[in-house]
Amino acid sequence: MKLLVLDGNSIINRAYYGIKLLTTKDGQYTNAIYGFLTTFRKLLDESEPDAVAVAFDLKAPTFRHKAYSGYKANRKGMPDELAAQMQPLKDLLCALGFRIVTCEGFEADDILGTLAKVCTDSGNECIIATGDRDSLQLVSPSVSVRIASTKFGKPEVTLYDVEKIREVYGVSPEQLIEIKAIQGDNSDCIPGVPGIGEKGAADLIQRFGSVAYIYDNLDTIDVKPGIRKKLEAGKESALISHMLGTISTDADIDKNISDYIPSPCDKKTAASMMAKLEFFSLMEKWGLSGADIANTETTDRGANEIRTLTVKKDIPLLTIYEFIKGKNVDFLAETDGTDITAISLCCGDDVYMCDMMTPDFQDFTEKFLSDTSIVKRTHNCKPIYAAADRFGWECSNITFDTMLAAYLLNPNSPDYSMSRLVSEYSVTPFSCSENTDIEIFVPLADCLTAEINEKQQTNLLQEIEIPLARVLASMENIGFAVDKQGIYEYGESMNEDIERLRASICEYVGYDFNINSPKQLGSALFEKLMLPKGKKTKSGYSTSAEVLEELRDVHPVIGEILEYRTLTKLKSTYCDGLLKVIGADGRIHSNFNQTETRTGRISSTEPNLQNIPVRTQRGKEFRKFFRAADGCILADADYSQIELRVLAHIANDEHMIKAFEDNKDIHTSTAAKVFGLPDEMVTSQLRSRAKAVNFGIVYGIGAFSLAKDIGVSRKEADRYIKDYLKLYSGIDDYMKNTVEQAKTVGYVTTMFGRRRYLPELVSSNHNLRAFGERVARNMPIQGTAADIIKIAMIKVYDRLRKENMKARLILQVHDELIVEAPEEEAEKAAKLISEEMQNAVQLSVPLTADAGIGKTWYEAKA
DNA sequence: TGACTCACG
DNA sequence: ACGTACGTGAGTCAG
Repeated sequence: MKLLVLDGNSIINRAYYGIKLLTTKDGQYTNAIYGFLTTFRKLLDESEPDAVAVAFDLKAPTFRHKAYSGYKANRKGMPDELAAQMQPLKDLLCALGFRIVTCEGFEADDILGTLAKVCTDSGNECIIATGDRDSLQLVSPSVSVRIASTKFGKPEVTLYDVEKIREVYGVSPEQLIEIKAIQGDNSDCIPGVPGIGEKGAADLIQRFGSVAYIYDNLDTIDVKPGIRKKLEAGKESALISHMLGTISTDADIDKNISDYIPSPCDKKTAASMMAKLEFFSLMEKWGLSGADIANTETTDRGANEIRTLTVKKDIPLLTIYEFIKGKNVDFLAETDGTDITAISLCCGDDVYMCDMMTPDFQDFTEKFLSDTSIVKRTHNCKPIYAAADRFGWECSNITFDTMLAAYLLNPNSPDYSMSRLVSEYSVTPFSCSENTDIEIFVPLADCLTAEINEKQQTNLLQEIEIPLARVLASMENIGFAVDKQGIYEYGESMNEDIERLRASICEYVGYDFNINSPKQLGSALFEKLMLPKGKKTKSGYSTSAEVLEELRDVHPVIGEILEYRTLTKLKSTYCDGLLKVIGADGRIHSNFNQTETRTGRISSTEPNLQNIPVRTQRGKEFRKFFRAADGCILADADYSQIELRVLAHIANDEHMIKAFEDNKDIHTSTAAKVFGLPDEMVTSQLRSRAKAVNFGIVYGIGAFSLAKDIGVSRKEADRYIKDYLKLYSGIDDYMKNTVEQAKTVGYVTTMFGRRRYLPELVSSNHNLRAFGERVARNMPIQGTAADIIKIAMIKVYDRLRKENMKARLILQVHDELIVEAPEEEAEKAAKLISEEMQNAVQLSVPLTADAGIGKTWYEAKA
């Protein structure tokens, strides 16, 4: 038989420190459990044992710092974040069928030793898995040790057998005890012989074999006088160390190896636990799936509704269409990136599947999608809208989308694939005469529909997200026309300047190096040129613009580096980057992601059109290459101070509301209040400080950061904030209440019911908790603003169609909308978008949007 | 792959 | 005592 023995404490420790902190949406830490399971899986796959024992220490918690309890009120050295993962891991291991072994008065190490000895004595093979090298002494012809570690989140295992130890340490496994007895081990409080370290200890044992031999022959062996002296002085210590360093082999545990053969896995419990820990990808590796999850009380809202579906075949599509008219239909569409290539649908208990090869497929698809009498639910509606848009079909009455619904239920998830959702929500598939995705989609849609109702997000889903998907699909299809030649030439024109700067910078430094490498740049500036170093980063000196800006006057090379950075950034990200993604139609078709951000904003990728330069003149030039098609004009409108207006409304702060009602410049008004001056006495410096305070308020504020931002003392910044919150007491109350409520319910919401869960708020880590509090203050503001512009987008889209205009929305940049319109419609379109933006919602303050028109984005931006 | 830097709101 | 504003995406380097 082959027995695998794991040192549970050691492996979970390695896992914890090898993987960055992870939490579930409820705030349960999971990184160490995750790492343990991946390592364990790897060990099982590699060694295929017949029996498995997982050893853990059994130490009573020693409350060493009772006075400071609350923090580290547990075993020495084990952080709370790790301690919280011990019990869930043990529970899960039991559910998976493995035996956990502990023993009063013995550490996990000793259990390893005992089981290793049992195997040797009984002629069985033993594999020991641990993160500590201490156990290497147990290696023998029948016992091997696998040292497990976690690097970059991936498990690594190194095998040690007798030869490997001889190769690495030059001694036999048992002699490792002898080396340690002399060398000592700080982390295990083993003193060894003071004054003799790694090298000396190894040399002595390689030559003389054992501590006992050395002391028996101390007078005659060939060693330097200094060493002999140290050995004499450390004799007692060495003998004690020898004892301490020897792993026991007599722990009082079950010594019958066949008792460690794993029991069958309790699939229901194990799958439920893994789902709760959000280990969806791991479940597969352990042979579990969402379908294994027990129908427990929380998940059985459909327990009596488990239906049996039947796949109906060989029915003409137009017959199916007649049948499903006026009914509720759940469907999934496959696309090839452009067109719909297959559809499977479920109506009642009947399932129909069709693809491009089916007669009348295209005709059926159009009729099905555009029929307003069919109530549709699907997963990921944007590509469906996109395909319909390209064919010029209407796509109506999609009332539910499981992907968008899951995003609303929890925007923290990294992905919203069906398989993940099925696990996360513990959905059981319906039985079906054939295997299809529909049998799992229908109960998933039922489950999420109930969840969305319960959380009162139906309106948000049906009135905002689903209609928005259609708008985004249209924007992606249309794209933004660009001047390809112009971008290319602009890029070429930069090459000379970049090369000139590069040469000059290297000249200053004295040797050629890669300026793009922060590491090389850091050593050039701070080691070669010996400039005063500012901040440090994890791996060296910081060379960020912020740090370099401080050094601008210290050395002429700094200005050139900053300019070099700016230019290469523009060149590589914007010139080279954009040229790569221009479509055959001469337009850029960005991808607008609707389920990416935790606040409800949309994001833009391949390329990101939401970060085209604007803050510097040289960057801004880029916007001249974003242009309207021939015969068209761009209309652009952006909200003025939407976040502060939203804040004024949500916090219901009378002073801020008054300022916006009076159409005041908000930063001037804030400055006047905080500094106690009449409006006309506010200098531009005071205004800009007030502006920073306003920003800080929206972001969750800290005196230190504010001070850094506006260059005043921390104390002074603190004064500003205190004064501000005293004067704007509505905002002060709002900030306090929001955080308090978030701590109670675990999440924050926007005006329209969008949620964000904040597991950080219950973290034992001070910084993480403070972060959670800032997010609690910020998300309702940023998220409500995101909701509002989404509403405006839908209104603009609908109204352009209703008025039979040819103008089309082509881009959104968080508080800005861009429409491409035929020249004759331009003025009307500009007026229309700013109107719809202003009237998107009714707040207790007016919303204003400034519009402009122009041939290019540069000109159109008001 | 993660860290760093920097572009935007 | 501690570290320092919210939300994104892309290019580059280096292990």
